[in-house]
Amino acid sequence: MSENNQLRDVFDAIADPTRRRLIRLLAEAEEIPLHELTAQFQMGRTAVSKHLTILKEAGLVVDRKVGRETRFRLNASPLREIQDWVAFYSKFWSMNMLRLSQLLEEEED
Amino acid sequence: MSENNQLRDVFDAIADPTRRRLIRLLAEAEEIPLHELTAQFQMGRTAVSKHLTILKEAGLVVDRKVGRETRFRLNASPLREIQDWVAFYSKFWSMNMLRLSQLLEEEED
DNA sequence: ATTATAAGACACCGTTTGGTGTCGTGTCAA
DNA sequence: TTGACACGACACCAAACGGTGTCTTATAAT
Repeated sequence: MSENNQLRDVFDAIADPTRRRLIRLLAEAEEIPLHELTAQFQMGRTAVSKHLTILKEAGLVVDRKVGRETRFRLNASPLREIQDWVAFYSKFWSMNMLRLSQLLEEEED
Repeated sequence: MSENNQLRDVFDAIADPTRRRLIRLLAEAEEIPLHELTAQFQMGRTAVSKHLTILKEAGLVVDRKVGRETRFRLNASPLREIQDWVAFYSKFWSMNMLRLSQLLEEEED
């Protein structure tokens, strides 16, 4: 089922702000060609292309050639790993909240 | 309230596997001194200490000197940012494409 | 008092990262 | 058919990263 062809750690892929912005842009449209994505950044086409390659290696992006342009599409599902990971720790801050409210209640007495 | 003294991007801090393992170790115990953490890894003390510094810069870890040892404690709350971020994209895999396009149309308003 | 332990501070080093510029090629338009 | 455009594939570079080793100091143990 879920292909584990990830050459690149998803945590690593989303670490860079530029790549997170790329993910966001691709979330807002179906399919965007490289030159159009590049227009959203100050850096050159080569740099953006490299970032997209990294996202592709993490399975977060799929590309497809149409005429002379390469169009990119988002595949969010690898982000599940992030969600699972962070979900485990969510109890640690909700627990703190619980303890805090308990402490506050105790001090009320 | 929540101090925004983060010198370091949380996404960056959790990108490294060693640092994620440190977070895990600290989640399983209240407080662990550096030398004890170091014993869990193959790398030297200096390297582990550097990773802990990065976690500290991201607000994910708090340290405290007790005698000659430095003990570390987890502060999971900055991970909320990760959870919020990934929660936005969860709709992209939890829905089929038809409903996704509906959602996107709704969000246009 | 002496010795062993814990850790900070620092210099150092190879590799990776994130950017650049350029060249060559396929594709669309005039 | 000529030119502009989109892109891949390099080569290149400075800075950051992830590790090392060494020196020093504070603390604990014998």
